[in-house]
Order: sequence, then C-alpha cells, then structure tokens
Amino acid sequence: MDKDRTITIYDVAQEARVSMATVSRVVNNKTNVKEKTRIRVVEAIEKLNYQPNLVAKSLASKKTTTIGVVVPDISNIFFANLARGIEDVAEMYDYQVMLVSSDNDLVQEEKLVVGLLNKRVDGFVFVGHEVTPEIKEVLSKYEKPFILVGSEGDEEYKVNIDIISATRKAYDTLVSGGKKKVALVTNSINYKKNSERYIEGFQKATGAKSVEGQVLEVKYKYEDGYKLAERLIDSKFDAAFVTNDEAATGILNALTDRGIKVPEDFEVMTSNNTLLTEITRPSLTTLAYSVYDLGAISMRLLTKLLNAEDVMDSVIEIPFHIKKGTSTK
Amino acid sequence: MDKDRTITIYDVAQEARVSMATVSRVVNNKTNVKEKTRIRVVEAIEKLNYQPNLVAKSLASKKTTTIGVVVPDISNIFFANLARGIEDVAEMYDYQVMLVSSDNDLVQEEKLVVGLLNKRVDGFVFVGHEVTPEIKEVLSKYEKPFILVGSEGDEEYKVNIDIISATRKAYDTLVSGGKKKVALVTNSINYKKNSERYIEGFQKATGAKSVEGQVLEVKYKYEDGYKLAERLIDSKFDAAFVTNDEAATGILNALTDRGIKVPEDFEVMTSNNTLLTEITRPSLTTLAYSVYDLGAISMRLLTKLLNAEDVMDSVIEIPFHIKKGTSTK
DNA sequence: CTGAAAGCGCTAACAG
DNA sequence: CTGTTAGCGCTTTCAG
Repeated sequence: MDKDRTITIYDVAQEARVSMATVSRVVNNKTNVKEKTRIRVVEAIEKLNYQPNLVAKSLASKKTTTIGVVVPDISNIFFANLARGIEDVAEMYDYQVMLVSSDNDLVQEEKLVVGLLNKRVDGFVFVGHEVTPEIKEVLSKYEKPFILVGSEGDEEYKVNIDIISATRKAYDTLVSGGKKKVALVTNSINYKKNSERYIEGFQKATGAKSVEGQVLEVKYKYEDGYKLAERLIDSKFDAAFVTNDEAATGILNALTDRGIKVPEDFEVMTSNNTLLTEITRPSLTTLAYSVYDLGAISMRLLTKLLNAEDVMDSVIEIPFHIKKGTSTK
Repeated sequence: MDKDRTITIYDVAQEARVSMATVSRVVNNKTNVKEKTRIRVVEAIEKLNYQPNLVAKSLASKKTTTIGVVVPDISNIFFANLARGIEDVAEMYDYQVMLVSSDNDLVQEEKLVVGLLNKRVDGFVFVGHEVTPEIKEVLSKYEKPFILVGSEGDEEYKVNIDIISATRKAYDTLVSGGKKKVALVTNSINYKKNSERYIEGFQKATGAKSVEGQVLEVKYKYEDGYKLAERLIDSKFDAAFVTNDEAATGILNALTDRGIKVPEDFEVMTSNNTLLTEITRPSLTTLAYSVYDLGAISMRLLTKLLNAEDVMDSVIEIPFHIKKGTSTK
C-alpha cells in the first residue's frame, strides 16, 4: 500500500465507515446528512487531507465551474481592467477563468472558442467585441450562455454604457469649449456594432444626416493614434472624440509634439477612463465609469444565468459621467 | 433516438465499424493505425461532427493541458503584457490558461493555487513574485512543475533579466547625467527577493556598503508613486531609479506638476519598458527588454517541462539594454 | 494493426 | 438519512 496514492472519495468513505455517496453529500454541502455522520466524514477528510478531483466531478456532473473569457487583447489596459473585474467576481462564486485573446481575428477566435467548449466551460463572457454568427451557432448548439460586455449587438445578454447618449454628451462638451469642427475617431473595422452606435450618437449630436468625412478610422493602439494626428490637422479639425484611450493618447501626444496647443487649439476627449487619462499631460477628459465594474457586473450576470437565478434585466446599462481633464476647455 | 445526444467516441466507433480504442488512436495521432482505417475513422468524425470531451480525456489521462498563471494583478500593464506572451505560446502548444490575480495576498494566493490544483492544471507560471514555502510544498506534493518569471528566488526554473547588472547600468546612466544623489525606489514588501537584487545591484553600483536612506518604498501604483515624490524632494534627491513603470510615472508627473524640471533638476529612470514610458512627457528612460518575450519564453520552458523535453537552461536571462527617453540627460 | 475491458474519481438516481 | 449501482467519455494495458 503505497502512501503516495491520491486520496479519493472512496478512501474517505472507508475511513469514515460510510459510503461514497455520503462523502459526496458532505463535500457538496447537501443537507440530508445526519450531523454525527457529517462530523465523522469531515474528520476523515481532514485526517487524510482529501482534495476533491474537480475534473472527475466535472465529468460526472457535466459542469466545470469554469468560464471562458474572450478579450481582443489582454495587454490593452482597458480590457485588462475589465478582465480583472470579471476575475474577481468569478472567484467569489468559485468559478475559474480561462482567458484568451482573439486579436480581432474571427477565424482564430472561433478556434479558441471551440477549444474552450471542448474543455466544457460553463459559459462565456465576450469582452469588447461582437460575436460572429458562426460562433453564436456553436454556442447555442452546446447551450452555453454568454454575455457581451463593452460592446453592442443584438444578443440577449449585454452590459455596457449607453453609447449614444455618451457620444452626445462628449460632443456637447467639445463644442461648449468653442470648437467648431469635431472628429469622431473610432475603429469600425474591428468593432463594427460599437462604432455604429458611436456614429449614431454623433449624428444625433451634430444634427447632421451624414457625418461622412467627420468619422476617422484608427486601430486601438497608441502608434495608430499617433499617426492619425496628421490627418486630423490636415483636415482642419479642432477637436476629436476618440473611442479608445490608447489611440487618444497617441493623438494627444502627436499633437503636442507638433507644437499644437491642447486644449487651446485642439481639444481631445476619450472614452475608457483608464489610468492613461491621468498620465498624459494635459490629462484627458473622458467618459467616466468603472471599467472594473463593467467586468464585475457582467460576470455576476453570468453566474445568475448559470445558477438559474432570476435575472431582472438581461441588458444592463452602466451609468457614466464626463470627467474633465485638461485636454478640453 | 434523440438527435441532440452528444456524439462520443463510441458513436464514431460504430459509424466507422471499429473499436473505441482505434478511434482514440486516430484522434490522438498515434501511428499504429492502418491508413485505410484511419481514413474511415476521420470520415466518421467529420460526418458526425464529433468533438472530443476534453474533461473525460483529462480524467482518463491525468493530464488537462491547462496551466495556471498567477499574476499579482492583471490590470497592471506590465503583468498584462507578460500574460499575453504566456497566453500566445500556450495557445501554440494547445494549452489553455487559467488566470488568477493574487493581489500580493499570500493567503489568498494559496487558496487560488489549491483551487487550480483541484482542477488539475498541469503546471504553473508565477509572474512577478516569489512563491511561498507553503505553496511550494503543495506544488511538490502534486508534482506540478512551475516557472518563476520576472522575479527572483531560489527556485529551479526561472526567467528574468539580470537585475543586478541592470541596476548598475541604470545607476551609471543616472550619474553620467551629472546627478549626485540617486534614490532606488522599489517595493520590497511585496516583491522581497526582487528588491534584494535591486538593492544588491545598487550597492555594487554606488560602491557603498550601506545604501540605507537611499532606498525608498513604493507600491506599484501610479498614485503611490505620485505621493512619494514629495519625500524624494524633501530628501534632496536629484535622481531616482524606479523598479516599476506605474510608480515611476506617478513620480514623474508629481515632479513636473510641482514645477520641478525633468531631467534638468531631477532625472528618473524606470524598469518595465511598457507603453507608459512612451506616453509620459518627458518620456521615460527605461531598462528595455521585451516583456512579452519574458512571458513567451517562460511558457515555452514550461511546455518543455511538461513534455519531458530536454531543457538546456533552467534559469534563463533575457538580454536588455537602456532605452533613452527624455527623463534623463 | 485492432479489440476487449478495466479503470480515472465523482455524481445521481433509486431503493430502502 | 444512507448505501448500491450505473454511468460521465475517454485512455490504456493486455491479448490476439
């Protein structure tokens, strides 16, 4: 009898002179166990230092208590903050998180999702980007619930800010500073549905039927924003509302590096309320809301779905306000 | 016969008129299968759209092809970059990543590790912080390999830069700019072993036996750095080498916000080469190396351990250089 | 090269 | 309140 054998529920059962079923019951906190037996079992568990094998449990119960989190890129500070919120509440509810970055590559993403599905995650939260029809199909085939956070789309479960009204407020603060020609800088290639909302808000704000020529495209990267600044200047814009902090930071720095005074000659506003907005000089005026909460709330919603709790609202809007930095007047 | 039953290896076996064992062999790319049979099986797999249940596989094989990644805080840009490197190579080798943030809370961390262990992850990478003896013990009991990345300690497998020589170079670039009194700003509370190295390097660089009074404590947060600046000024330092970008950024901004000219009156240097170093004005001079690679290399090392490949070096040092920003002369 | 059969460690009726 | 008994879906000897 080798000592290093892994202790199973069966060993505990023997030690406590009960059946495996009873051990299983106390391990899972089922109520129908006599107090005296429970104690005996608990003692046996401690004596043997029993640790449950959760993969066996998963196989038998068809639940893994792990969820998949798909972000475009975990090294982007916005997504990282959001992921942290997800992680913390996952942990509170005893879920583990499998994290993957999709890089906005749809083919890649489908592969990743299938991989997670084969590991039988119980559900998903998709961060910051929509879900393709293909992925939605496989998700529904496996009957796995999923939440969209920080993005738009016609899915059932979503948590986000009200982009349209946020954009209107952003526009208002820009023009109230005396600016005339404001650009909307967004990424409609990788974040299509989100962009559509921003554009819709922008239209409503400007009162124009078409905002063509006023909507500029960026990748959500510092460098990309930096490069875009030139076009902003050439096109005689004097303000920009940017839908991502990294890009906004690039724009801001490029502007000041070229000697353009912010906010005197050009105002810039951003959207994510990350640390970056505090770091730049001038600091960035931003839509303000807790990115962390966005994640936390979406994960909480998912736990409700997984535990068949009532969910009052399948679409949750997070409140926001405008936080003044020195990049606007 | 309901159509929605999940397709198992058994169904495939029937369809292909072979045994489960054979299906298992082709699924796992074993060589000992006749080409003709293999084809029949593959066709059956495609016809039925069979997807393996990886948790069943894990239970039977005692391997999960998932690894645990423990970071202090995924919302810290440095760790997020590192995690991305880990994630990418994990994916290349068909591993999934379970990510947890420990918040430098040792008790919490042990709980998290035990949780991952119960899910039978195959190995760990610990990012940016040491592993307590308690955790090491449980790890060895389960015989799970682990890598330390971005931190020091006496563990077997490590990947990091050479902190001592890095600190010396940092010190040299600071004094070569004409500074006399340079501070080492680090976090020895949460990153003890790492700090010891920095301090050791600092001692060697200054040639002093004691560097007391020159070593200041920060948390690795922007706010914390911001607050610390006052002490730096009061103590008449005119330069600082900071071991974390967020903290360094805080110091830099606090300095300039108080009207102190950087680098004329005060030089600051940082360590992580993250985006933050480019964003600040002046930009930060930093130790330069690929944080992403740090993660990627450590994960690659782990795969070697898991696949029983030869590992030439159990301790890997990543090359680095000094990247001049405008925060030093 | 292929099949039979015994698990992996746990859950979940079902019976008592 | 407790025990018995099938599985969950796959791997892995061991024969042949």
